[in-house]
Amino acid sequence: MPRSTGTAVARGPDLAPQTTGGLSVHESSWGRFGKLLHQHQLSFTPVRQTVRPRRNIYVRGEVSEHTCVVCEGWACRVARLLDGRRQILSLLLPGDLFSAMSPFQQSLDFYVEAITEVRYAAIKNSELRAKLSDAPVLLDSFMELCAAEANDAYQRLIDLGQRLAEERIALLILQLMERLERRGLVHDQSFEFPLRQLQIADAVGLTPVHVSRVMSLLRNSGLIEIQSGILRILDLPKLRRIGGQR
Amino acid sequence: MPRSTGTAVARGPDLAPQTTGGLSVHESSWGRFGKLLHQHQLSFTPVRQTVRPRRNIYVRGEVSEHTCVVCEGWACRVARLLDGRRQILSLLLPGDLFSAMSPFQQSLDFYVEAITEVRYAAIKNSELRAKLSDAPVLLDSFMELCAAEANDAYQRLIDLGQRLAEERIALLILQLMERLERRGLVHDQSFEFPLRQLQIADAVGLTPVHVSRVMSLLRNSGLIEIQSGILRILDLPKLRRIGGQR
DNA sequence: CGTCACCTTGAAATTAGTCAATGGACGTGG
DNA sequence: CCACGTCCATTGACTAATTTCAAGGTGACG
Repeated sequence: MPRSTGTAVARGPDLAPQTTGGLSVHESSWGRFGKLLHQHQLSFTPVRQTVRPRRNIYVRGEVSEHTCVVCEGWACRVARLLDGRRQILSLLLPGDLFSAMSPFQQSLDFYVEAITEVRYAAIKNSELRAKLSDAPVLLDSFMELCAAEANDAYQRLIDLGQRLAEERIALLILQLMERLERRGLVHDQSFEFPLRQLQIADAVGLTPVHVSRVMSLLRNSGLIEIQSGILRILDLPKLRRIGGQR
Repeated sequence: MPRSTGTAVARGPDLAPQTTGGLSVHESSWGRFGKLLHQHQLSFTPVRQTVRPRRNIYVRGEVSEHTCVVCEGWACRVARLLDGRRQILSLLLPGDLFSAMSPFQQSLDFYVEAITEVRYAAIKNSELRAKLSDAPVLLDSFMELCAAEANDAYQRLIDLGQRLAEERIALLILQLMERLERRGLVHDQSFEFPLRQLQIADAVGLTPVHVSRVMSLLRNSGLIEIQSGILRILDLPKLRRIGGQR
């Protein structure tokens, strides 16, 4: 029975200092989903809310009529086992939907937790569904989103099933950089990196202790560097080689 | 670098003794997707083909205008790493689509391999898409399928990330039984089990050798029994307990 | 100044992987 | 019918990867 996940237990939902609605959805940082809406000239007036780090944004099984998008900050989908083990299913960056299929689902089968302070918007499923069945082209783009989400899950499956600790962590970092790059959040191979090692551990299926060792190794080999929450990649080719990306 | 996967390398696509088309899609064994079509009074005249065990049915990246359903036999989605490691992403039983998102995709990001002799049908994506955007209710059912597929991937993510060898294998067996039960293919807690240990290994992210040990253990503890390709569960509660299902 | 949450490190214990040899089942050709 | 080859499963001995346990150390913060 490995990996008790220590103290990172949920603190219950907490829609803290909620904020205003009414803004348009077209913000560059909204990434893929924002772009989708923009391309199709769609605009919603979503409800917005803010959640503090480490709190639940969504509780598994909770019935909801809304589809949520992260506007700002990092969050994650997480599954819990009965004995306390946790698995982070994916990290959510600005522009990511809590779930691509969510417009068609009553509830989701995982929790969503804030990693940093998170601002997110909720859009009515009924509206969304209406527009989707109206415009076949929109539906196509949307299904692309679903497919991307599924493929991402499969990518991670390969990680956990076949790769060693080093490879997993190298890939986690590399893939994060790619995703942040698309959002213009990477400068000079460095970017904000708010993950605690316990969270990395839960994401890659390792122990926090082991994550610490591997991270030290990557640091001491001069591959990466972390300073006050900023991760900088010092040797991209070597990191890629470790990650098995040719 | 763990887990070279031995000799189970692909033998190239092979649409062997192909057969006739023209039958209606409404067969009980078609499971979820068949039911979907039936409920919505849809019928296609899909092309049918047969593939021998161990052969590729679909090669990653291959452009296709068709969505395929397994009609008979077992298949699997598999991903390959450059160094030969393999990960079985999911097992496909009769009624399963190669990919739920496939009607909207040009190509898929994994291989599909036959495990037993497989008969499958291919349906034109354009037809399917047309019907889907015609009938919102149908779209809903369809999205349910997508969601189920994604959730399944997440379930397996939890397995590989958090569970020990015993648990993974116990769950593999249990979940297979559930799926086969829905298709009426389980009698008296026993069902056909065509998986080689190498395939189990690739599915649960372990070595064939270790799979052998764990299977022996399950057998010697009187939990399961395998005879000439038939697996029988002898102690369901205990197997469930190992699998962490309460 | 104490607490808390997090990271680091060492040593020992476990789990799973590797290597290598053996044996059974099955099919094929002589 | 037998010899041979192939594919799988099994087992033992050994090694490697990762976890567990435990003890310190740091920095933020009230």
